[in-house]
This record gives sequence, C-alpha cells and structure tokens, in this order.
Amino acid sequence: MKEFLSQIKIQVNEKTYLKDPDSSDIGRKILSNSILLIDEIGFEEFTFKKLAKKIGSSESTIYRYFESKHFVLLYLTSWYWSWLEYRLVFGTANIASPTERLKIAVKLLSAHVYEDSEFSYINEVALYRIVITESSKSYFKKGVEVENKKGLFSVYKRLVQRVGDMILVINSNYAYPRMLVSTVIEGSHQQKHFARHLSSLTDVKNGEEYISDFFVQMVFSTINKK
Amino acid sequence: MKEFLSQIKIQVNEKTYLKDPDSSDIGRKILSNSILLIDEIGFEEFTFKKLAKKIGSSESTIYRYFESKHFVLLYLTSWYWSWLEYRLVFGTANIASPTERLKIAVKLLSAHVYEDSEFSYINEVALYRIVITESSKSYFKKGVEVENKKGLFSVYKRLVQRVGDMILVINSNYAYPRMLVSTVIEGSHQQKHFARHLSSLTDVKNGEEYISDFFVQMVFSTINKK
Amino acid sequence: MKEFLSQIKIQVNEKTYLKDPDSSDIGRKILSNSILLIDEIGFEEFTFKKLAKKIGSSESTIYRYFESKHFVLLYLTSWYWSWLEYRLVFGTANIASPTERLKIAVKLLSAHVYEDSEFSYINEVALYRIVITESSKSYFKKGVEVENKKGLFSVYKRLVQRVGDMILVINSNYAYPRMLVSTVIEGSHQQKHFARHLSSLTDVKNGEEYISDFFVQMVFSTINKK
Amino acid sequence: MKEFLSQIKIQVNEKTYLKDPDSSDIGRKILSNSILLIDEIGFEEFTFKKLAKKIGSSESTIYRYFESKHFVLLYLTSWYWSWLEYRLVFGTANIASPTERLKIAVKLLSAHVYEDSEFSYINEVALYRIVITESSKSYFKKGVEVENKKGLFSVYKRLVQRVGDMILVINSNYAYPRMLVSTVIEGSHQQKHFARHLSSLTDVKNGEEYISDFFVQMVFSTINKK
DNA sequence: CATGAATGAGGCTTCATTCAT
DNA sequence: GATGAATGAAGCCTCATTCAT
Repeated sequence: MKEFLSQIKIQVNEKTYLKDPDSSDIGRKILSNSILLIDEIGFEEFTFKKLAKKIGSSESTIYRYFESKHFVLLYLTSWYWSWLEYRLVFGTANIASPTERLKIAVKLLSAHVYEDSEFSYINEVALYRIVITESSKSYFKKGVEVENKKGLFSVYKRLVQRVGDMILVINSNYAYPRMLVSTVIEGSHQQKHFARHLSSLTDVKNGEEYISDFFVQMVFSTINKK
Repeated sequence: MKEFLSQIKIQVNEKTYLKDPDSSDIGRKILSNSILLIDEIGFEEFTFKKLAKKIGSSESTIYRYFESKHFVLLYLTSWYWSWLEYRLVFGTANIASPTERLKIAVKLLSAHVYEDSEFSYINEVALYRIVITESSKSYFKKGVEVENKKGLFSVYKRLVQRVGDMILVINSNYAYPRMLVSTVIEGSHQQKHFARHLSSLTDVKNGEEYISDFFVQMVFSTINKK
Repeated sequence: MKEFLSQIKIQVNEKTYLKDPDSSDIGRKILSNSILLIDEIGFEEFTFKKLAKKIGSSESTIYRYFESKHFVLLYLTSWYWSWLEYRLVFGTANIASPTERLKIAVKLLSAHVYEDSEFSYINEVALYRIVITESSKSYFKKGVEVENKKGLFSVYKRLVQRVGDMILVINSNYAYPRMLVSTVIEGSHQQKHFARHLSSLTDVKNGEEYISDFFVQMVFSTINKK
Repeated sequence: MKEFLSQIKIQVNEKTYLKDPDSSDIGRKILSNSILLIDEIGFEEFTFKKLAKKIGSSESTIYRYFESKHFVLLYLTSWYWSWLEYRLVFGTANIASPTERLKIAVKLLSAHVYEDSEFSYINEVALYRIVITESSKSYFKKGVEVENKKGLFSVYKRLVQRVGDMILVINSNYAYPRMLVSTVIEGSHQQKHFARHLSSLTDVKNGEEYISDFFVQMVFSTINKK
C-alpha cells in the first residue's frame, strides 16, 4: 500500500524527463498540448517544432524538459498506468470477495475512459486514445531493453503483477496469470481500435461496452479449474 | 476453397505496390532485402536510401515499385497473412473433428515460425519477427480507413473470419468469435515480444512453447458452454 | 508572299524538334495534350512524365520527338506565331488603305482568340492562353542567343518586321516601328493577364475588348507626325 | 506622402518573408547573394542549396527566412518597386509643370539603372537586371491571385496608380492611364532585353538610351487630345 | 531558465535521361 | 519506332539538436 500512496499525485519515473514538467507552467503546457497534438495528428507526425508552435514557445525550451519525443510518449503512458493503478487500488479496496475484486479489476483494465475529471491539465479521454493507439509503439521498438532497465515500464509491470496476484488468489494453480492480464490490457486496446477503424476484425458493431464483457468472461473461463 | 487455391502463389493485393515486385529480379531483391533490413534496424530506421544501398540500386528504382516504405510493410504483412492462411487451410484439411481443427488453427496462429523453407526469396523467420514487431503499426496509424477501403487488410480479415467460423461450429452461441481470434493473433505476437524483451509481463521464462498452450487453453475455456 | 504560302500548313522550324510531331499520331497526341496540360498546370509544373501519363505513352517516346520541355514550348509558340502570320497576311490582303491595313494588323496582334477552328489537333484558345502566360519565358532565359541563332524566333521577328513595314508606309520617318510592334504584341498579352488576375494594373474591368482599342489608339497616336 | 515616407528605408511587405532578412547579418547576406546568384545563373537554376554554398551557410538557415525561392524573388522585386517609388516621389517633388512631372516619371520608369549607390548590401544594377528578366515570372504563374491577396503586388500597383494620376492631371478624359503606365514599365523591360539578346525585335542597335525616348514620345502622343 | 538563431544530416521525391529490347 | 526499366543527380524540405544570449 505504501507504494500506492506515493503515487496519488501521479508521479512518473524521473528517468522519463530531464526537468519535471509538472514543476512549471510551461512544463504543464507541454504535457497538456502534447496530449492534444498527438491525439490530433498521431505520434509519427508529432514533432517538437509543431508542439512549440502550438504552445507559443520554442523547440529548445521543450528540450530542457524531454530528451526526445519518445520520452514524452513514455511520460504520458507512464502517467496513464499510474493513474490506472490508482483507480484500480481505490476501486478494489475493501472488496472482500476475490471474484468480485478481480471482476472490478478486469473491467477497469478494459473499460473505456469516459470522463475527463481530476487532473486539470491532463485530458484523460484524449490521453486514453493515445494509449490505445500509440503505447504499443513504445515497446515495439529497438532499444526497449535499455528503457526497461531504467525502470520505465515498472508501473505497467507492477499493475500486471497486481492483477495477476488477484487471479492467483482465486486459482493458485493457474500457470499464466501475467500473460492473461497483459493480454487483457493490450487486447482491449486493440479491440477498441478495431471497433472504430477495422470493424470486421471484431464482433462489436454497436458501442464498445461489450469489449469489457468479452474480457471478463474470457478471464473467468480461462482461470477456472475444471 | 477456390479463393484459397488462387492464393497458393501467395498473391498480394495489388494496391500495395506500383509495380509487382515479384515480377522482376530487382523487385524480388527489394522484398528479400527489405525483410532483412527491417528485421535488423526496425521499421522507423528503415529508409529507401538504406535499402537501395543494400541492394546496390537506387532510391528511384525502389519508388517504381512502392509508393513509400509503408506500402512495403503492407506488402510484407499481407504476404505473411496469405502464407498463414495457406498453411491454415492445408493444416486443417480433412480433419473431421471440429475441436481438433480449431486446436490446429489456434496453434498455427500462435506458434512460432521456425523454418525458412518454401519461398526462395522470402526469409520467413525474419518476416515473422517483423510481423510481431511492426505489423500493428500498419493499423495503428492515421489513415487506416483509407487503406482498409483499398482492401489492404482483407486477407487478415478473411483469416479471422475463417477461424471464427471454426469456433461457431463448436459453439454456435458464442458471441465474440472474431474478437477471440484477433486477440489470439495479436496477443501471441505481444507475448512473444514480451518474452524476449520485457519478460516480467509474461510467465514464460524458458522458451516460448508455452505461449501456444496458453492461447489454446484460453480459447477452449472461453468458448465452452458451461 | 512565297514565304507566307509555305507557312499555310503552319510549318514550324525543324530545329525545335527531333522528329516532326506532325508526322505521326503519337506526335500529334503529344502536341494536343501538351497544350491542354500546360494550360492546366502551367509550364513550371509541366513534365514529360505527366504528359506521358496523360497520353498513355512513355517518357522515352516523347524524348524521340522533343529534346526537352523547353522545345515543346518553342514549338507551340512558333506554331502560334506562324498561325498569327497566316491570319495577318490573309486579313490584310487586298486592303488598299495603309491605315486600314495597319488597323487590321494591330487588332489581330492584340485581339483575343475566341474560336477553335481550323486545326484539328490544336486547341487554339488554350494555346493562346499559353502564349499569353508562358511565351515570354522562352526568351527571358539564359541561352536565348543560342536559340536565336538556330532561327527559333525568326517567325516572330518576321511578323514584327512585317507590321513594322506597314507603319513605315504611313510614316516613313517614324524611328521605332519594331519597338512599337513588339510592345503591342507583348503588351497585349500582359494586359490580358492583368485583366484576369491583377485587375488594378489595368483599366479594363468589364471584358477585354478595350485592350485592342487601347493599342490601336496608342499606335496611331504614336506614329502620326505632328 | 505619408505612405511614401514610411517607405524610405525600403520596407518590404512582411508576407514575403518568414523572418525579416534585413534584421540580421545572415539575412542581408542572403539578399545580396541572391541578387548576385540569380543575376548570374537565372532564376530557374537558382536554388537554396547553391545560395547556401555561396554564403557559407546551410539551406535550412535560408528556410528560416524565406518559404521558398519564389518568395525571395517577390522580396527582391518588391524592394525594387519600393525603391523606384522612392526615386519617383523624390524626383517629381516640387515640379510645378504636370507635363514636366510626367516626363520625369516616364523616364524613371523606363530608364536604365546605372549606379549602385545607396543601399550597401543591395547591388541595384544587378537587381535591375533581375527585374528585367525575372519579375514577370512572379505574376505569370499559377496562384498569382493568392499572392495578390496577400498584398504582394501592392507597391507595384500603387506606383502604376501614382503615374496614372499624373496622366489624368494632363488629360482627365484619357481612358486607359493604368494600362499605359504598366505598358511602359513592362515594355521597357522587354525592349531592354530584346536590345541585348534579340535585337531584331527592336530598333535599338547602339545603346539603350533610345528606349526611354521611345516611351516618352509614345506616352505623350497617346494621351494628348486631338 | 527561457529563448532565438543556426545548422548538419538526412528524408522523401521527382526529374531528365540512357539503355536494352 | 515505341516502349519499359533503371538510375544518378538534385530538388525541396524537416528534423533533431547545439550554441549563444
């Protein structure tokens, strides 16, 4: 629980930045506008030049905060995982039933983000669209190992571990708890993307609510002993 | 079966290229060396200039064949899906048991490609590594819809449909056959990638053989009526 | 008159081409489509590649006819000057009054081309738009002298000479007959262009008919002895 | 007079540049060397790469100042028109006689530029050669309207208006003052070009002094009431 | 600390042209 | 004679980054 409490402010691994963007106005502007710009034009087209223009600043200023655009993406996705962990820990607190707890967790991992609420300069809805579309690019890259060693994926890994542990409470013999959890997380992103852009790869025509149902059912079927 | 037979030569949607690369020596050189180069340096770093140098030709020559490097990736992944479909149709032919047939199919979708065999100028093992790492980038992109309309994902979609139908033979009430199949395909790529580069996201430490087991078990648990 | 008669077929200086485009179907296609394409996209954007695509042929075929796109422009403008000379000689034949003859000539030099008539594969209206917009580029170029020596401007020069001579019949003391004539020709092109695109440089708001009036009046005022 | 005074420093429409070239050493180097280079090799052959090499800088630096080479030409010609307006206003100040005033004006519009004097980094003689040869290309182009709307031709238009008004003082019934003025300006450029490169289109064999005489006489003949 | 300026390197693309059939 | 294929060279432009203020 200690590790969780220190996350409430949504702290992000400091290896992702050169200067904490949450420590200055311009830094927060960088964050909020990065989200909007990546959401709008996609990560490939996103450059510091365009971002600088959008916030009325200069490229060199942004370089004071982030080493490259890849670290901006890492910061944003890390922020998202921390935020998700925060909601997960809160959402499952004091739930006695292991089954109920796991159900809540899987729903959170696979459910859509509807509201932009708590963090003033972060548009969570746009950020979630970025996570869906772009987050896999941050590990499908040459050089992941280096970033992994810096701990840049540790929150994600802890999240997987945490939900994996919930599975083991229900079925301690289940052999692949983390594979199952990471499949839920990444799979739900893909299914949402397919539903919006390549619908014949899914079975979801009307709304994306069923995606969560699919994954909940899949998880419980899969872990239940015969 | 008719549509399959016409695929044996591994035909690729002609919208992916300007001039059929399989129609000339230099075209085949482009294909084989694209695979090696993308595998080696990653798609982001891959450029026509580097490719031209590798094959001792010129950028402009490559432009006669492909509009941009994105279409090279689309060609290669399309080729892979066609090849996979070919193996799938062959591998499940004459199998009477629906369960056995589905099992073979899921194993093929999620199993590793070990051998480079049948197509002289295609290194299937390297191509499979590219599919794992890069293929999702071809649909996690602004403008997928355009490419989808050109039919560039149709083989992939047909493959999902085909295995989805096998599921429905076993359980005609199952609501999400295509979601399940696309989750297996994409999920197996991710798990393989995690196993190699971010191992704490999976449960597979020694060897990747278990990935297939995981997905087979997951599929059958999920579709079986209680 | 002899030189005129040989022009009726609108012969063009053979130094402008490598193979006479008027001697084959494909050659005539090159001519008619060059006119349409230059008119549409402008000479700067005009390339043999685009032209080849338009006529369903190849760049190398066009190179059999013309050394470069500049020679195509020279061919077309030369054709235009020959055609204008033909209309001029016809239009002023048998006109006894020198004043009347000059008036007809100036009107022809400065009047708009309305009809596309006599030469099947030449769209004279589009060609005239090209002459207005592009012809000056063929002499405002490094290397005019070379082309001049090849005689590529000789029809134009003969035309200027011819109308200049009409002026001298009226006023044999007038010192600048050719300057005046070339000013009429080039000036009328410019005024038409201004009228269409930069209207505050002219006084012609409604229609271009007045351009001819302006030049007729200018010429007669200028050459009349006090 | 107010609009003139603000022009003494030869201000150029800011839509022609991204960053004012007259605000830095490198910017002024770009200007002075553009003039020399365009004069030497012609606008078609002129590229930012060659210019960068000439000034010992980089293409990208030049792109900070100008969007493309077309805007460099627009800048230079705009500068020329402002400078001409400045000389015109000065040269006709305090001249009581309308006739004398117009005569001075027409001479300035059509006379050769002999001296390089007042503006250290601008070679006016070379610039005038560029204006003669290249300026018409900036309006004989697809897309003039766009540039016209940005006001890139407004100084030129004001100049035409100004001299046109002088004509109306002498003959308020004359119908085509602006046509006449723009014919003088553009015509004098052409005649100078012809005199140098295509002499049989003019009557000027020895020296270009007569060009101005021709236009002065033409203007006064044309506007005088009978 | 924030910024404006400058730049090297390289990406993407088209052109004009030659060669072989 | 017409064409398809190949290509070197160069154009245009943007990126990521450093430096000086």
